[in-house]
Amino acid sequence: MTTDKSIKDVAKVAGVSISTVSRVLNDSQGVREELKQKVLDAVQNLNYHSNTIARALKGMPMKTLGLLIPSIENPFFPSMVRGVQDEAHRNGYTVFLCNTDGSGIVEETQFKLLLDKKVDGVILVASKYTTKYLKESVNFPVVMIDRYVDSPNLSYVTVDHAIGVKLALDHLYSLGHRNIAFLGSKLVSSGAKERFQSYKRYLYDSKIEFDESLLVFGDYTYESGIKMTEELLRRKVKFDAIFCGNDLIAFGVIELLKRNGINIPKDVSIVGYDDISFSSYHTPKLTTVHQPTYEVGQMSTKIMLDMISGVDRRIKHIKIEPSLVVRETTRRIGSGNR
Amino acid sequence: MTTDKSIKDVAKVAGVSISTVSRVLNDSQGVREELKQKVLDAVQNLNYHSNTIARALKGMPMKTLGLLIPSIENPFFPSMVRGVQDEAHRNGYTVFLCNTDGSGIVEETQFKLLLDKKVDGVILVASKYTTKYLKESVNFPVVMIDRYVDSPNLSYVTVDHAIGVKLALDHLYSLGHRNIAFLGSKLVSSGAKERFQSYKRYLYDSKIEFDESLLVFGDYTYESGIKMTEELLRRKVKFDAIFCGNDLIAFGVIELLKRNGINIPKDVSIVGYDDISFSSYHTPKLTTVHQPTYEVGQMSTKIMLDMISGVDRRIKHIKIEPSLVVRETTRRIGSGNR
DNA sequence: GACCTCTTTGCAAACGTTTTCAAAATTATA
DNA sequence: TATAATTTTGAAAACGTTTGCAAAGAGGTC
Repeated sequence: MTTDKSIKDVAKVAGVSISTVSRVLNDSQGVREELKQKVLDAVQNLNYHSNTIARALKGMPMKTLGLLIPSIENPFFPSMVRGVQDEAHRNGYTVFLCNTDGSGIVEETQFKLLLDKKVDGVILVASKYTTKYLKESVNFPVVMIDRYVDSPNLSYVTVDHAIGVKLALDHLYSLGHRNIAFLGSKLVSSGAKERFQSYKRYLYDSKIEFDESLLVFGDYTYESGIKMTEELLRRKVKFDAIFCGNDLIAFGVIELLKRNGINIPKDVSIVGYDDISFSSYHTPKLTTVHQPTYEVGQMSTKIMLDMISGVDRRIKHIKIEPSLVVRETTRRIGSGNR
Repeated sequence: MTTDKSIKDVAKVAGVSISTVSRVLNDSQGVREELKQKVLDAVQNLNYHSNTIARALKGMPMKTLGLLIPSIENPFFPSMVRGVQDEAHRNGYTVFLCNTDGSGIVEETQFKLLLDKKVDGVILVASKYTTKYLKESVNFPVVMIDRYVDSPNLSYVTVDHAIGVKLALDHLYSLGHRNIAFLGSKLVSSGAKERFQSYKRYLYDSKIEFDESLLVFGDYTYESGIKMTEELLRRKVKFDAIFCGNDLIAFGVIELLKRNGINIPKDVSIVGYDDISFSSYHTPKLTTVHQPTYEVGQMSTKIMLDMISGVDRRIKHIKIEPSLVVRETTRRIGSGNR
């Protein structure tokens, strides 16, 4: 592999014109079997690889996707990223990964950079700022993932949090819990908002009185989980279970409860949300709502690829169903030791 | 942003030739201040972005890097990836992330795909197979990361495991531990090998008798941690501390020890390796050797960028120093309750 | 003012493809 | 067998840049 071969070299070796070579490499239409074989042989012998750059200049796809997420260091995202990458690679696509840290400015900068590099489409976990900007560049393939904005002409694939929350609360309810605290956020993202709404809805439907003092809001972090629990304890309100907005919060909750001599799940049941890998390594193992993040990534990429190839250009709004994973942090109320 | 502007449009608006435009956009050498300003104004007005593809076709850099890792789902890698991305973006570079699952075949395929897409260089966490292949494509900028192969003409940046292991064992030793089991691997990677060698070396230097039955080998996973601990227990050998090849193993160890009524750190001290984010969320919080993975990623990218720009083409072999993070899984031997 | 030098500019040829169009070869039709 | 219809082929023009080369301008020097 000293120096790159071009289509010209192949043409010379095969004894045909470059147009013919190009044709067998692409359409493969209207070229005699004999010549076709010659070309294919030449390609083989020379170990020719077509130059993606030159093809792109003629408007051919670069077979490249952009993926914008807040941060790969957030344990929620790796499996989602893996989902898009696996699906992309299966189709010969490569993916640019960019971290935005949730900043709209960074997001826009990165987006433009990707556009400059002629990606065929971009999949992104939207921040609030995104919305406005994307509405203008809507002639370009974009699919939202995990979170969505209320733009009807943008595809998205996310998780059905109404179902997720119901799964968690049904579980808690069936265990006899009625005083269920909510520790999370209602601002962070569309998903966070939905989870809070679903919590209220569930209480209403189950005829459980809605108690403001069982609500604590904060970030989706371990540290915030600790702080929110401190706040909850300070209020001296009675609670026998806690629904956490995500797993990281749940870990914080468990840590602080433990420090205060409160046993889990004997005294309080905890359910998390996300099912990040660490949830099953934690002690006690966390009962949580599993978000099918890998599938979300995979599905969004399928949709993207269909948009690009023109197979299916329709706007799609997909919600994938989460599931409940019961582990060790939930237990029937008042079931004592053991 | 309906249709892309080209250098031609800029030339027309500025009333100069396209060569002049190109010149002010690149060298900026030998063009009158007056015209230069005109061109710059035209660029501004038209919101012109230079076409990276066309530039690349003329041999200009794509400002794109490839990053090959086993899997982004392995919690060891996200911060390393973040390190290279941050440094890359700071210099206007974008990075393709690819997962190889440690397979040499996949690795080679991905590598070639990246080459086809004309990346300016690739940073990779090598598998064994890589070595052979890379030795041939050595005219292309490559830097190894985390692990290395013994090819003298390939740069790498990794962590100094001799120091890391010494840090961990010194700590255990100072706490009075003398029967220190080793649960890890000696095959997985250069790092794993080094850790095992350093363990043996430490024992020798400290005049602690080397006991084969204190050694268990397996994978770098939680499940393997469980299995290895079962094996250790089965042997009925006396141990008061365990050094784990990575944090995931340590979590498995802790889980299984707990199941067997063994208290940590009261009965046994555990030290992990890596310091992945979960280590501080775990209960008990894990004492572990912190690998500066972010810095490793960042440093490797700096080296790569220097290679590409030609500022510094020398082969570099860099080892970054790890540090010990003492948390809750280690305690002075026999110090009883509380 | 003529000549020389140095700077600034533009033309045109690449880079490796795809694709239009017309020419050539083949096959079908009368 | 001649002609029309069809298929297969190649020449050449694009795609948006960079850059070598020569022409044009500007500024000195004698």
